[in-house]
Amino acid sequence: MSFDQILKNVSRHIRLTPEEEILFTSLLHTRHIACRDFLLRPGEVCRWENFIDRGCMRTYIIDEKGMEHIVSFSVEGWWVGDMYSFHAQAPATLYIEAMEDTIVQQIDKTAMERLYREVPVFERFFRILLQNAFVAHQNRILQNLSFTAEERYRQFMDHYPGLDQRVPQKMIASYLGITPQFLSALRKKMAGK
Amino acid sequence: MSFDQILKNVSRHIRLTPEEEILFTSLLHTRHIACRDFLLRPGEVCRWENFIDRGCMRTYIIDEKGMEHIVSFSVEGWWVGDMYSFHAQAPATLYIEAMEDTIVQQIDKTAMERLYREVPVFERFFRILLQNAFVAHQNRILQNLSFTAEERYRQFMDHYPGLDQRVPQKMIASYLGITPQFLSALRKKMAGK
DNA sequence: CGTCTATTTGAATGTACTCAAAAGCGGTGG
DNA sequence: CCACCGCTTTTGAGTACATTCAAATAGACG
Repeated sequence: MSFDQILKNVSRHIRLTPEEEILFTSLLHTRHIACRDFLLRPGEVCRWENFIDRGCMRTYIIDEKGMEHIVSFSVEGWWVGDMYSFHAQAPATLYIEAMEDTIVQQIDKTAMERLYREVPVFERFFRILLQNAFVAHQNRILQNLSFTAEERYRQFMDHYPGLDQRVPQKMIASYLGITPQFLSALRKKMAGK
Repeated sequence: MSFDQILKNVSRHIRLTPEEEILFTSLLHTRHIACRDFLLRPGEVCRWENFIDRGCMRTYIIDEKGMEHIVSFSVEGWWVGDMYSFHAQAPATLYIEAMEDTIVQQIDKTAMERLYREVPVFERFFRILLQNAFVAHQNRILQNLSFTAEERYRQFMDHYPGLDQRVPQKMIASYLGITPQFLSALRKKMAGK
């Protein structure tokens, strides 16, 4: 298993010595998740933070009316998990499901704590991840408030380049908060330009 | 100036010794902000995390079409700031404005770093704040995707009890992502039940 | 090839917006 | 103290955006 991707990801924010890299990678656990299998389901405790080395996942809830709502997609080079459940070790509310055969590198809470103790700069790394995720969510709220479905669809295409070729349209619709029928109509209209 | 409120807030997540409390409060700076004055404007660097002791603020952006969009309201007992700008010491994108005469307790980045060094458990405290804010944002995204304006209005009333009496309706509309006219119509309809 | 699910299409409906104008309300100056 | 100004809220008509329901078509997979 190669750690190139994850080490490159970490090095975007912090600098590690070779020894620290070795410690870090020794704490990781590589896992394959087949398409349509779950990394997490509501009620379970999220025991890992997960770095996606290859593949693609979606994070969603099912509301009381039985409707799915996709919070986010995650592709190669992104971290995914249920932040709240992981840190509080409380039951998750989210589904996290592979949409392709996916390889993740996982770190559990115990390993995370050891990492913080031995390589404190990782506190900074994960805080930056959290901040970025927070800001991304904030932007998404503002987008949903400001823009029509068509504008949001264009932004989705920018934000997740190529992803529209990898995931079913109805999931993109769910992410955008519109019906699959309406997305289909939008695409038809947009194509005609 | 009384530190009761802020100490009570901190004690919800971490436990401090009397000496630690003294250090913490000595790092705080109390500030009055008159109604309609700004705590932060886009382009400025957010130099403080702010705990609201009394009053009420709103955090918003103005989009390229000149429309205001309220990201959040903050009342007594809440922390407010521009997370990204504060941690990266980069220009803010948000307006933070007092909607009443407001008293905040501020801590700047230098003081924060000293606090982390001398009372490391504060790392945990602010991480929990950030996580909670993240989860709150996530829920708001899902609400905007799942619910009609009427349902979102009810949830606003639950989430910010009494705030509808303190802020103009048009700001509530901005928070909900609807026009003031439509909120007015909604209220009329809901009153008739 | 058949089955299951995803996507498209269309008509009818509902939700929310725009534009315009009237009514309400708070503050300020004469 | 009242009149006026500016801003918020309400009201209504017409329109645009997005949904629902139903059915046809197209793709994916065993």
